[in-house]
Amino acid sequence: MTKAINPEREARILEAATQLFVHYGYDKTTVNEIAHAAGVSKGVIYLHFDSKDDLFEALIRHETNAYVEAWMKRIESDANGGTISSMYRNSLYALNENPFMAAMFRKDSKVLGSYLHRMGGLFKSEQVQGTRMEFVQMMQSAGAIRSDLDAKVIAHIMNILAYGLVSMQGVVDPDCIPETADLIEGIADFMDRAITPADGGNRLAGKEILRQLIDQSKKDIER
Amino acid sequence: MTKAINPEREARILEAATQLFVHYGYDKTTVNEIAHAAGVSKGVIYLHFDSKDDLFEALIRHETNAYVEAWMKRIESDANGGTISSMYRNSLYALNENPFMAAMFRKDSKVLGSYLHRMGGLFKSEQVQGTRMEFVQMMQSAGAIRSDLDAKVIAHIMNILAYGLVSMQGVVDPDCIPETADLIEGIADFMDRAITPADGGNRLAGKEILRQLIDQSKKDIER
DNA sequence: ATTTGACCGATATTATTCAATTGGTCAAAT
DNA sequence: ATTTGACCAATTGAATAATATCGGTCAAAT
Repeated sequence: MTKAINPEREARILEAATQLFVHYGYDKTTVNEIAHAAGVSKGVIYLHFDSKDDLFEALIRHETNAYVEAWMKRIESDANGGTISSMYRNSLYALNENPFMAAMFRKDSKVLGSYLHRMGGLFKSEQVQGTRMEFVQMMQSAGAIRSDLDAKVIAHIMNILAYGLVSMQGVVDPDCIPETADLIEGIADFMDRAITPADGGNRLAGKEILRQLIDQSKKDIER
Repeated sequence: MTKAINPEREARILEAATQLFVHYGYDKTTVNEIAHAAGVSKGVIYLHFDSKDDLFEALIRHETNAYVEAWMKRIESDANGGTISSMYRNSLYALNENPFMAAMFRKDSKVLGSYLHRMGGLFKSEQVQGTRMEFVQMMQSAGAIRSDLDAKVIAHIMNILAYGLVSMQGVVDPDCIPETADLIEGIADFMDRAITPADGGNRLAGKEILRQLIDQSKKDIER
């Protein structure tokens, strides 16, 4: 659906929906509640979206975009921008600060509800982590990651650590979990030590590649 | 319960129970089925265990013991035994090869079923990962882990990686997951690069500390 | 002495019904 | 032209009852 009417209101709806979905989950959030929270009536929702599912998918696109944007912003304003460890660290901060994306990554059935099972449209589980391997490979050829490592393994370890970041509550004793910032910095430090080439890596190339991938990702989201 | 009668049969029962629990889960496995699979009648089960729960807890002790034993065995017969990366790597192999322990670590509700919610006895979520932080601290003071790192963070990263090892199926696209051995070696390599002191660390001390902790752990399990 | 499995009560499952809720529409109000 | 909310069909889920299953026991069999 591409109703270009009243984008400000559409944003308000998406914002309201995000919060409700994250808090109550897809199933337990009604279209009425979303409308009410956004300060409009139910009918208006259907002026913007074909169905609840359609709204949800718009929301996925919206949040994915916001996540990528936040990530990029962090990188741009990061002193040591180009290193993989900085890129990765910033992706973790961005992921951690976006509860909806975190839920998506976690495949949290509490939040995603019945949508998780149907899963027609997007959500081939690739939205957040899929391109990671290409990314690693590109970074390797650019000399930003040691090339003697298996790209598949590195990418997967990155996935595991990101997954762990947003999934360990409820798995281990809460006071075994460090302060979020400490953890992210620790993880980034690990990455740095483990995968940065001896010569320190090519920062500019790294940053440029990331920008490309993000632009690519944005286009993927549009359509 | 400490019926010392017929330990061979008890082992058979535990073995049968393990397989059934792992495959069908706690709730969907009946005492009858366990008895049948172990080649005894239901009554015999209650000669060895007070209740289904009691059997399950015996099983937790049994498997925890088996896991620790397997871990130790691997370490003993490991060329470069004392390094933390080797210890950690071997713990991952041991965890990965013990489906029940993996399920415990994962807090897999499919396997643990209703027991997970009641959770009276053991299972303060500490069985597999709890002591990890002490372990890291001891290793640090023994000079086997860089002491400028936050023990809590290291321990938690270790937990995340172990958790990821046994939890990523169903979260990411299956063919994003590397061969198990490749992954474990990759993780161990990460650990090695990130936390081994510049001087290579004190191997003998490390090995000794581990032995102590394992003995301790064994005693904890007994009672 | 040891083992068995029919038996029992409690719990869980299934079937069925029926009222309430929800996603989605659209005639009326603004 | 835009927005609303009463309205509808479909789905959900609460309530109930009927049924089956299962954990646990123990008198009888071995």
